Amino acid sequence: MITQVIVAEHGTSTTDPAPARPLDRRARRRRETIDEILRIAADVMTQDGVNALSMAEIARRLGVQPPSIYKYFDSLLHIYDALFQRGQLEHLRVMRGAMANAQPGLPALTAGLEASGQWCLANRSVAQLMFWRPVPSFEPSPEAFAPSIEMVNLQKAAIADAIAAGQLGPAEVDQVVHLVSVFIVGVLSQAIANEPDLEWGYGRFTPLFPQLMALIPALYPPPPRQNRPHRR
Amino acid sequence: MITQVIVAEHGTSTTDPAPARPLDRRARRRRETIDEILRIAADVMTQDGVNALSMAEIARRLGVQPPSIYKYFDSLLHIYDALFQRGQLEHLRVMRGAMANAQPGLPALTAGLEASGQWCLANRSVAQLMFWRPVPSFEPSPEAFAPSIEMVNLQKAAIADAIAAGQLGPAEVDQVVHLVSVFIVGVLSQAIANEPDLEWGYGRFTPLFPQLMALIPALYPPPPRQNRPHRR
DNA sequence: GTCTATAGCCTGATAGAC
DNA sequence: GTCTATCAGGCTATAGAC
Repeated sequence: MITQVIVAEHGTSTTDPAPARPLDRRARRRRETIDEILRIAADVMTQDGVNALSMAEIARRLGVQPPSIYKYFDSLLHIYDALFQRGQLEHLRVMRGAMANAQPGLPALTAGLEASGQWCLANRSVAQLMFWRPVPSFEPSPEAFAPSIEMVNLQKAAIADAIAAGQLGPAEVDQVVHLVSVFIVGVLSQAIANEPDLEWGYGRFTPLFPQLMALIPALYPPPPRQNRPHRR
Repeated sequence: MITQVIVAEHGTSTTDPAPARPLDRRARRRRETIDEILRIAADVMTQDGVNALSMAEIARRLGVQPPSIYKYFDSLLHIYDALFQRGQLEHLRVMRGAMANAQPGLPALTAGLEASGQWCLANRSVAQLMFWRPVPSFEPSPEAFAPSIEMVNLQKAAIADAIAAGQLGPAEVDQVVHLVSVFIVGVLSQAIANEPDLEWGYGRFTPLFPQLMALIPALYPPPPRQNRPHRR
């Protein structure tokens, strides 16, 4: 179990009243180094596989000796944890933004998951770390995992909206969550394994996703309604 | 690239006329050792991850010293290749058997894929090696890969049957292959990542598979027919 | 076919000088 | 915060005795 809380070091502290400059030079420089370590780590995972990440390779690419990395991260597993947490936070932000710009209910759910797919393919090594769990010895810390719970709640809320609006018939929200997870993980798994250079929307698999989402009402048929807004 | 042909050593040669005994003791003993090495290798991958396979760990569990393993396999990658090939052959056999016992067309396709899912969960480490490609440095040899092509051809034939029988409307066979691959890989990915101890048919994901297969005619609607056999 | 011994590489992580 | 030096251990693979 990883207990070191890494995120506190990354952002600017909002409870810090004193300094005139938001970050002094040393702190800013440290943050930049942390950013670069994580950027390099994602590159290594993309090129050589998520499991191939090593302190030594990061140090080589950063142009320092391996012990220097330990000034920023206590261990290799802490680097995995930071990648996991940053990935979850960014993924949540992207999905939330896409959902906010779509109609509530099924359109929002679809838009959120398409944004998720786009992000996952643009960050596929981190996405694999987050959702496929290829490193058995790594267990994310509760802090790193938290955004993932929030992401599922976003999806559940959209599904509840869809049912309330009559876009879907009465359904167990959890079942629908599992169904759409199969869709998104299916297209992403196939895209990552078979079309490693294509982004979302291209190739033989990810274009299927909107069609799959359109099938959901066939599994949970909406009840016929008198006062559906001016269509049929 | 792996060029050593391993399968020739595994099976009994059919072009070998001379010996009265089908296999002499030495050859049989050798075959048993090879079988045990591969069985142990699959166990290691299941417990510690596909990438964690090592000659040293196999030797420890077999109760020999690492150099002894090299009398049976030229390298670790050759062990991956043998696992890949045996897995593909067995998977093909299982799928073919299930399809032969079902009605042609969509029922055969569904039965074959359900048998595939069952096999993949019962042999999940080898299935991951075969279909998720988690070891970037490993590329299967053409001999090992061949059964996979045959497996896809089985699926294509069943889809063509389904179209010919009017179970599906006119569709590109390749598109349907990609669609069902998304379904099966989706439920398997989620099952493997989230329900590591459940077999096919249990849990929150694999029971969705038949429902997903039943949706295919909604994507490729069959044309209305006069002479459909005594139903409707 | 088994073993011991070993070469030669890699790794994560720490101690301590500067 | 950087370095050198080092520990302790892992790994693949080979050489050669038995």
